[in-house]
Amino acid sequence: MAKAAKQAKNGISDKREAILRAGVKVFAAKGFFNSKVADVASEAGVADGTVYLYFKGKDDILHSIFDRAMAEFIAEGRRELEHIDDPAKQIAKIAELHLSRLGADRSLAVVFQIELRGSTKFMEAFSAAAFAEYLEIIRKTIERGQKDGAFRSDVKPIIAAKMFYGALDEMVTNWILSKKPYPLEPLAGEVVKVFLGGLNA
Amino acid sequence: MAKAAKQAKNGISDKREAILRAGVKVFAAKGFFNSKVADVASEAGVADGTVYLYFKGKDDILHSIFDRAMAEFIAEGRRELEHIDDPAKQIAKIAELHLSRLGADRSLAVVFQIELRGSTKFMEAFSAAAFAEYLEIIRKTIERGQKDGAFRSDVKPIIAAKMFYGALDEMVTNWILSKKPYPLEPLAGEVVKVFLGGLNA
DNA sequence: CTTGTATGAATGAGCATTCATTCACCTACC
DNA sequence: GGTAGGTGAATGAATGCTCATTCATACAAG
Repeated sequence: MAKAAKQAKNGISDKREAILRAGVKVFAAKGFFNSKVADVASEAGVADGTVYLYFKGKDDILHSIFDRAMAEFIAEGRRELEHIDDPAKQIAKIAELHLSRLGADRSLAVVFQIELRGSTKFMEAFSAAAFAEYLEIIRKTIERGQKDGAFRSDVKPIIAAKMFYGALDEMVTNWILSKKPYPLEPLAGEVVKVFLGGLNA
Repeated sequence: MAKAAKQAKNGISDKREAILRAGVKVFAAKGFFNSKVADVASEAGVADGTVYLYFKGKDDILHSIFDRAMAEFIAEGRRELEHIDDPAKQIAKIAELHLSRLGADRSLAVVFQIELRGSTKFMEAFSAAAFAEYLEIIRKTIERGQKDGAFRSDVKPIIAAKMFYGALDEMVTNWILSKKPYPLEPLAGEVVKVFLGGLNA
């Protein structure tokens, strides 16, 4: 079978996929800086050198993991959100998506919560734009709610957006670090309840 | 001058202090894994080998930075909190302390927000206990507020505590990554307002 | 002289990356 | 349909560099 035929059958590049998946698994388990390229290659079932046919180097693997996951995540978010009018329901949907997405793949969650933050360099270079986009979605939702009159207007939308993101983020981080496994997604309701309703009696 | 006399005069070990301070600065600037022990030594104005007279190794420097800062932070928190009765005011005080403490030392904040999380190993080994203690302070404050009737009781205190911590944490992380400098502490009021009052109109 | 401290050059382990070689498969020509 | 030559994906051993760590030596103080 010709290469083109093979790739058409197996999706775009078998090995690239395998390496990315292996990267998530290995980086999550040992930490990015403690992982050897050889570990990733072996986990992916390819030779060390093969990694360099698909990626510029170790950094590029992490970069690619982030890019792809984040693009998917944002696309899914936008898709789900456009059916919903009520800003409060949109906020609820964001929480559900955020927690169910990361709750479904612990290794990916570890890479996102822990490894991607392990270096200011990565934070600045890679996550900045995509992360800003995500925060922007939340901010606009809140702003819309304020114009509707559903949300109070004496709060800066960007601050509220960061708080909401931070709250969700902390749920995920705690979930990862917890010894005892528990489902993550169900926490969405509680988080939204407190965020919208406040803690005061 | 004898060691004892020297130390008595200069505080407990000149060099140990210098190395710790240099560690914060260097790790914050380049990231823990990209920092060389030689960088820290030179920043501290000591020879490479001297580092090993005061620390077991590179890891131990990071460990020590965390231990000391966290102990101080928690002690200050407890001290300030015991004068206050109203749980809502205690929540406000926690926010102020959290943001003013980290807002006052950008390098320390970077090490806390970014570097200490860069490895699950560090997260698990070092931060777990101290971090849990901090979260526990918040949780108990909320619980007390619920018993008082000041806070609603249909919310799990531990979830609310994590949300509050997450919100503060995100303020700090955003502040670090922001290109434009702005004061961090003033955000405390807004965060508390949303956390207690909720976003709903 | 002895003891405690500090030095920084030397060491060597660890690991990202390279590249000469292999080999599966394709195309062209008889 | 079979054979020769060509292609480039894949390999993994070898390379060479980067540091963390050590230790023989210098120095200071009493």
